[in-house]
Amino acid sequence: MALGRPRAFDLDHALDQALMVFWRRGYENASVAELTHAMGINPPSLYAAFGNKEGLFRKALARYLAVRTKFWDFAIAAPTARGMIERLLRGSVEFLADENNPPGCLLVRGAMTCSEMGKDIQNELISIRKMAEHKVWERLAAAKEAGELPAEVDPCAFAGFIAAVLEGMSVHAAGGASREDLQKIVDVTLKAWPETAATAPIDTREECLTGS
Amino acid sequence: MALGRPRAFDLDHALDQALMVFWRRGYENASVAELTHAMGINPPSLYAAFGNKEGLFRKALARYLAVRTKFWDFAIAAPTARGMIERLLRGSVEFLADENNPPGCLLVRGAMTCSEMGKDIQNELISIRKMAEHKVWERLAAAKEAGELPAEVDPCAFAGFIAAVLEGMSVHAAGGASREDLQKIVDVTLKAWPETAATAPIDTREECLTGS
DNA sequence: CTTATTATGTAGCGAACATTACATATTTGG
DNA sequence: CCAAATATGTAATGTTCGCTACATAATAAG
Repeated sequence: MALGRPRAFDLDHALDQALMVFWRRGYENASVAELTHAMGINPPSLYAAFGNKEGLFRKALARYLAVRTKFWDFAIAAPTARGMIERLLRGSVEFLADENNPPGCLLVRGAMTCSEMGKDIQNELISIRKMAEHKVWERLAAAKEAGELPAEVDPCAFAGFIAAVLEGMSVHAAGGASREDLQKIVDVTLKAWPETAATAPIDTREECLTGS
Repeated sequence: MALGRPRAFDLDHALDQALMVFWRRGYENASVAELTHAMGINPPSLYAAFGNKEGLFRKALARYLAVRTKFWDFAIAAPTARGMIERLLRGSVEFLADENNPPGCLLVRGAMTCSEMGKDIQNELISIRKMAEHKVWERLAAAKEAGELPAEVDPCAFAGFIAAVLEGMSVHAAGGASREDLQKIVDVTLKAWPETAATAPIDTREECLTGS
């Protein structure tokens, strides 16, 4: 069968452009007009390739998770639980302070509020945030099982705490916080970890950049 | 001069209804249709009383700050810096877990993302969040001046940390976190305060409710 | 009661929204 | 070179947006 005229734009590049718009505006405030303009295509091409605006957002979100959050995998894979926490926090500082990124995390900004029509996407983002917190909880629980954690650390509670701090840093960054502001938040956060004094302070900034 | 037909609705009550819509939907996603329906009035009455949608939001926001955030003033007025932190955190738990409130804080949810047209309101909310953090910083700095704080506590950094945790709790609550989830976050957060072991744990829930 | 004044309800304004019909342009298979 | 197939650009769909003109209803002053 003949395949006719080939697509005139690169799918991944167009997705990256769409991602930046969604990241800046949020899901519902990003208009199809702004999206198509950023992608360099016309509405019919968008709907042919992605179905509708929701389909485009889901594809852009998948690309965000695959490309932009590698520092998270790098953190989960840390040799120690304490190392994971540090990598998560310091990696987030670099991620949120990166001038090439819109301020704040897409998972937080994407659909903080929405109309009735946007509830599916909102729940999707909430679900992903919960899965991320669950990963931290699992890693901490495994560390506790292995006797790595002090008795007073409750893996579930600490995972919730870390997730909240990360979300709060995202809100802070969206409000214009600088790298130094975020760094200070991380420094105080690490004091909630009982072993702080016993653990040598490690600057994982280099590693995080390598990991992402 | 004759005053003609009197207003048929109570201003404060209408503002409260509008506030609930803005709180649930955010500034831009709250439509005038939904607002007027909730307020029990028609568009011309809204525009006669508040000028436009932005004016209505500003009035609703003022009412939110005056009526809904008294626990914050109660916290700032605490006799000790440590007491302020506890009141802030525990008060926020009750505030965020209150089933009568939409989930999350209006200052965080109101305009996390927006179009070009909503930037003024977004900056207004960011400015208020910064002022709140500044109040905590001032209180901590005064405590440090008075020798109340341990040397390792940096008032500025700790205020940023607390502000981030509160914002993170708001995001967490917007994602469906329960009172118990939020309570656990608070418990871990307080461990970042060096005097934890030396200070008797105080349940300030009653006081917070009284204060709000 | 008359009249001036003000709020109300209805109905509609232009603009922007997400989405799509349709004709055109471009490429591959035969 | 032709024909089938597919993406493109233009322009329009119906709907919702914030906002307002206008006529009416209801009140207070004289």
